[in-house]
Amino acid sequence: MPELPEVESIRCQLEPLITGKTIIKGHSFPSKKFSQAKLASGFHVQTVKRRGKYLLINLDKELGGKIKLKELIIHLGMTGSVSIAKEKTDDPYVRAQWQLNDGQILLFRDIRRFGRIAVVNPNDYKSLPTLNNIGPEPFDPNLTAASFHKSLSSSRSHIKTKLLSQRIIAGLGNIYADESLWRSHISPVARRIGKDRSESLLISIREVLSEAIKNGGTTFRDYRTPDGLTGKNQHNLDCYGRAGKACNKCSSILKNRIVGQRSTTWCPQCQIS
DNA sequence: ACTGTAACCTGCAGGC
DNA sequence: TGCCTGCAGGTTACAG
Repeated sequence: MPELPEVESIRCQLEPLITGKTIIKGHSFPSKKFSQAKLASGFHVQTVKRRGKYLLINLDKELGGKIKLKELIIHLGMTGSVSIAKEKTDDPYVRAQWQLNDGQILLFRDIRRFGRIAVVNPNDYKSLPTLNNIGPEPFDPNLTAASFHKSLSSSRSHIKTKLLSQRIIAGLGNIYADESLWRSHISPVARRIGKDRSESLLISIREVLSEAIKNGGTTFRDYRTPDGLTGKNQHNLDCYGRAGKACNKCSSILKNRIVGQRSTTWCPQCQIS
């Protein structure tokens, strides 16, 4: 599914399309994962933000002279995408849709249904445990090499598992975790790493993510931005998806194994524990 | 509290 | 061509 760069690309495109619009009515596919879509009915879109891989849409509505605030949360799962349509669709994979006051429809499409919709009080994320316990944004200036190293040291699991957990740093998924570890010469099954290597990993994460954002995200299968276009970052990957091919640094053959239930590619020569 | 694992879904590519 | 198997970018509930 979309990781931070893909969600950020979507957020950028979506923001000017729906900011200031009113949601007349929300509908959803009959599943608990999407049924809260209708709770956004009658609200007005203030802003479109992102936290990790979550899209956060701030909503407000006037009720009896008072302003009521809500937050519409969209998580795209593995195969989710959002788009704007002019007319109703019979696409069977649309899991939620919101009729806007300008006649357009905001669609959430998700083939595998790993995505999720929630409407909550602002900043009340207890129904979404991962978001509720999410770590700092990768580009947060308060995230330093020292604080990153301290968070990494608090757990004994594989470093790749820690990166995917969202609790130490927000927004990394399987692609960018493998890319960042490759770039910083760290084995995905390392458990403890020193201060210098933590700093090098943080630098690599920031580089990998900024390049991916600049390239509009990585497209393998389903990922599309609201304008229907694909990203270009798949041409910029050194590690993910290259098992059996030569390492771009040392020419050894990249290997693949399962780490933390996820397919993991790494270079056994230059990535060390 | 922490860690690891199964489960949730559907489509697609590859092997026979 | 058709069937079967394994695989895919994530999160959550639950067991130990």
